[in-house]
Amino acid sequence: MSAEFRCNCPITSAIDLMGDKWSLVVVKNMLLYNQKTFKDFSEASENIATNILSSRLKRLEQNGFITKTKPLNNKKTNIYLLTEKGLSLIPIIVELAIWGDANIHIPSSQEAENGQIAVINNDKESFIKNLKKSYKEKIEAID
Amino acid sequence: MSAEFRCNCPITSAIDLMGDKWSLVVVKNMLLYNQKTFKDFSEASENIATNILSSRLKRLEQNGFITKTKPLNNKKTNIYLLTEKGLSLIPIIVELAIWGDANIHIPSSQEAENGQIAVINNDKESFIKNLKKSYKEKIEAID
DNA sequence: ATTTTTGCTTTTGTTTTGCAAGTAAAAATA
DNA sequence: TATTTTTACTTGCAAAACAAAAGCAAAAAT
Repeated sequence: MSAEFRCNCPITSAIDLMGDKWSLVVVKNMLLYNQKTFKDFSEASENIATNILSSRLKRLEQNGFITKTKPLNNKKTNIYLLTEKGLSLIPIIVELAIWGDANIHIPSSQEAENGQIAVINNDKESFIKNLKKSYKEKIEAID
Repeated sequence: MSAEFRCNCPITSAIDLMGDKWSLVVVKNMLLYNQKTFKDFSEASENIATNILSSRLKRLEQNGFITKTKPLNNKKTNIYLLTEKGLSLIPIIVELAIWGDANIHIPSSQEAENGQIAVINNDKESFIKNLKKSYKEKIEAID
């Protein structure tokens, strides 16, 4: 997957970077479910194949959306964390959540977060801020 | 491309529907550049192949994002228009625009809309409303 | 009547994705 | 300490999606 841009439209370029089946899903899982290891991602409900996951993590790191580090007490497990650039995708992910919640009706998700999305919609800005803040607090607690 | 959903996460499902390289690009070109015919889309700066365009238009129509009609005075040209469901994607496209504008630096687009995005950001809600309204007014003028 | 335009489809690659298996090093367990 | 398990990958191969080019039929323009 080349990092080339089709044209100089910022919307199209954003899609060139993040508009594939997996990149935003990985970022979402980092953000909302606190996933941070290869194992975490590969066990997510989306069932990403490990070769795809590996290539996506590499690309996300190369493009500055995530960092890859090893914790002090473990030489094996890699910890992937969102950078500021990665966190700057939150507004896009929030809009996808609102849209998906309003427009996709999956039988088995009737019991899911009803009304939650309405709350987000009413104070989107502070929801985004809080999500970013709480992610940052969580990763501070790791080191 | 099947319309199946990987899991019951609304974000992932939104990506299942619109998270490919072309669907949102076509919608964007309808919305911002008033494109509405096969020819319009195939001549856009993204250079979509006609077979891909054909399959994307079919899928967008099947999923209720666009309609396909023939104008009264022309038996040949098809007119593709965004439905309400298609227009409901505007907030996502706006966030992609803001993100792309802030994060992607393409050499040849230095002269592009500087400051415009800041304006959008300051009153996002009314920008979205106006974009929707102006699209609807334009398509009224067609019939 | 002929040429051009429009909206496709078809053909033939190439690239990306997905599944299954394999692997090497580290960590946990016996 | 030896063996087993876990983690983070890579490899190989099949399937699906994408892309470039050509072809085509009907409508519109000349």
